[in-house]
Amino acid sequence: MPRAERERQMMDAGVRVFGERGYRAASMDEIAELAGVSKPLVYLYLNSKEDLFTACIRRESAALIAAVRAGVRVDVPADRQLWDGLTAFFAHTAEHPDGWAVLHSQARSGGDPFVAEVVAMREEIVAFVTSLIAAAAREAHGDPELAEREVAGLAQALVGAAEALAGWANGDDSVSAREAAATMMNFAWAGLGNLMAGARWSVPDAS
Amino acid sequence: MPRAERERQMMDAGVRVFGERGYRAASMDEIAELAGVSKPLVYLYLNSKEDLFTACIRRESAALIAAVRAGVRVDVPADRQLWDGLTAFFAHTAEHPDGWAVLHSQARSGGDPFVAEVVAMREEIVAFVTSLIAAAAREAHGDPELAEREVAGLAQALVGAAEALAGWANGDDSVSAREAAATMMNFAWAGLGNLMAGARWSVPDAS
Amino acid sequence: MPRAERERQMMDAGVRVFGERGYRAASMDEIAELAGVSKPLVYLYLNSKEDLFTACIRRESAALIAAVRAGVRVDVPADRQLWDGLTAFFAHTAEHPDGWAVLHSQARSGGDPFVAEVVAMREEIVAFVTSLIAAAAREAHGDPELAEREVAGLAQALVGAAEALAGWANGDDSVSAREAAATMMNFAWAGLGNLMAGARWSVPDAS
Amino acid sequence: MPRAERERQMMDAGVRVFGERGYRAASMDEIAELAGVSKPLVYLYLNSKEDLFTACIRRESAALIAAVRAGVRVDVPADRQLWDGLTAFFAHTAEHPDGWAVLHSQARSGGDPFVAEVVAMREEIVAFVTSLIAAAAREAHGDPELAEREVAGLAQALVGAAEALAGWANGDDSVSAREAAATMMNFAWAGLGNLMAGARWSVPDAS
DNA sequence: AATGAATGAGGTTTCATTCAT
DNA sequence: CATGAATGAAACCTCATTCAT
Repeated sequence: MPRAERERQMMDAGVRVFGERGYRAASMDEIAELAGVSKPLVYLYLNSKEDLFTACIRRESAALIAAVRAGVRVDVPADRQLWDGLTAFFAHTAEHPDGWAVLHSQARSGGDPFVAEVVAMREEIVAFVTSLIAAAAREAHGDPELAEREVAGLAQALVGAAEALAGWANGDDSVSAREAAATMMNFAWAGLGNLMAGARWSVPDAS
Repeated sequence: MPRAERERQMMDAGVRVFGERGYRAASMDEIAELAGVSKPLVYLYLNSKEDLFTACIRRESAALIAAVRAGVRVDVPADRQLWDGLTAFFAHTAEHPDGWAVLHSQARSGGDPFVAEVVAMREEIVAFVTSLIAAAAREAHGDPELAEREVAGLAQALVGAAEALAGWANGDDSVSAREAAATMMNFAWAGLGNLMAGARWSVPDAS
Repeated sequence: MPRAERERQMMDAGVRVFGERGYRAASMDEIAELAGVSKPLVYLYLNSKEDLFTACIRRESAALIAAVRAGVRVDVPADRQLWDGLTAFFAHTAEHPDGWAVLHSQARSGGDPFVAEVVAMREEIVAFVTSLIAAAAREAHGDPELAEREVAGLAQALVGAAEALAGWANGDDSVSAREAAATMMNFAWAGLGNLMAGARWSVPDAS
Repeated sequence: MPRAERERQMMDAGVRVFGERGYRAASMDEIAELAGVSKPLVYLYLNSKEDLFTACIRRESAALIAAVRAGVRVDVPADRQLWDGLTAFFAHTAEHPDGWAVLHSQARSGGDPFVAEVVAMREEIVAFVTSLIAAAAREAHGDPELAEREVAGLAQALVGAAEALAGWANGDDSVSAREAAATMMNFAWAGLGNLMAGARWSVPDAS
């Protein structure tokens, strides 16, 4: 069996076990057994537990981003792009729950080197969303009305909302990717539109 | 030294170490040392690593919810309640980063018994947000326009967005609690308002 | 509460816990709790786990020997003395199963100092049985026919048989002390009588 | 070194240390060191302290029973069979004092799972002795005169006497296996013979 | 007379990792 | 290419024992 194939099997097993147990609680024994190979082979190909986990994070990150990219066409309006991206995102996380668990829960609690990996991926998505918001603003007014810092916060919030909905939809499998995406668009897009139009919410009097 | 105070010290140390390292990577040795006591005393008072972690989760959950409740008055409009709750939330998480790390990152990746604890707390917050959205809808039209399931998704999204902004604001401490709350309100409230008014976003044509 | 009474309670608890769990597996915590006192008091009165166990062994040894002695009258024939002693022995072990467990199982596996204690007690019983056999031999022929070494072996065997029957009778409580004693007498006395009469079993031809 | 041989070494060490110290007082460190391997290897091959002890008990039980069986021929009179079995038994226990300590002292005080193991072995021996007594009764009268319950008690007593003599002979190594077996036969066989002939010992008058 | 508070030492077990073949 | 054999290090946890009050 060629090396690439073996490596894929090992990483499949890694994603599965890391996703279920977390980085520390996962054991190389279990991963090797699930991959159907001996432990020394795992070390020969993937070097160490840390490297294996990093490789898993990178592979799943790349797969998620590729899925979102593949779902989005650049020649359509910004809201359509966001809709397509969200749909692809929810569909992918639903189809790869272990990969999503690795990225969303496990990598984040695994300590420095892993957090950095996943932060990098998240920033790529945030940047994509940021560009969509900016594009939408341009489409609406020809000129960005929103301060850069404000857009950054909005993009973080939007991505966070999507992550939460992914967990919610995965936990209750009667929620489809389209339904989750629709909730997101209804939740976010109108607010964004108002913002772009210059409307701001302001603290009402408490008394 | 009386037992209650010692227990508090131990849990302080537990929150700190669990928050930084995660459940599995944290060692009882380090926690005991940080608390300034011997390991057997930790076991005598708190029983086991699992019980200690659970106790930490519960204490931090209760503190967070108490802080939010304390920030909200019930005799003000729904949007003001949401604003106050968000401000209190962001202020509390900024002041207790380890506690927030325990609740947000570590408890979620620690496996069944801990996930259940944190899910219970999150549901309490989601229920609060849900009630606010429903109240706002009543205030706006005297009649809830939104389906229950739709509200549930919106509340999940809103809470997720707030969680993401808490992490973002904590990472970059130039973002104040008020600023984060303002971002949330601008992001979420207008969208909710539109929804309540019956406006829906619909998939535009892709071509 | 007077000290003697407290000590008795502690030793009662000790016999119970040591009998059930063994010396190593017994914990001073459990003993103190069962005795209804605090641990430091146990140490104040009985010094150490080793001393406590030794005290338990001694008390139970003394009680067993006293019970056997109390059952035997010296002015009756040797077989009657043996019968009375056996009856008293089986009755006492049945009424004090924890004490018997301490003497028979636990003290023997606890290592040097405890083995010595129980060996001393056993030798007292063996000596009593030996004297009975010798007396019976004198009664029968006016002159001991049996070599001292031979008598020693017989006494060991008889005591071992009685110990085994005590365990057997205790495990199955439909066997009374009298029945066990009768079994012993039927098993042992006739053989002893034959021996005293000079009859010896000799190896038959195997072919 | 092949696994089977390593396992044998570990169990040799286990029998030695368990026999000397008892189950609880024995430490896996000492066993591993005596076996000349590291502790993790012991756990890899034998799973746990409990499993190791169980394995030792089973191996020594099997060895003892095999030794007795090998010493007995089935085509000879019952008393000859008993003599041969006793001789084999005393010879084996004298040659394997640690194994005998494990079976006789340590397994019995180790708590439920171990007691069950050794009780099973003892019952096999008791059954063998029981069958011999029954065979002897048939040889003597063509018809068993003894009640089943009575035979059971006699077999227990006989085995207990043999166990006691094994300890006695081991402690004083001038007593050979043949001598111990002769004592047993003289002690037991005549009594059994009388019983089969219908003679019973009855309580004499005490006055 | 009695105890709540505290610990040093040592136990079993697991795991990432390497070597010789 | 692949593995059976092996381990150093460290984790969780328990226990007999003491001290200050």
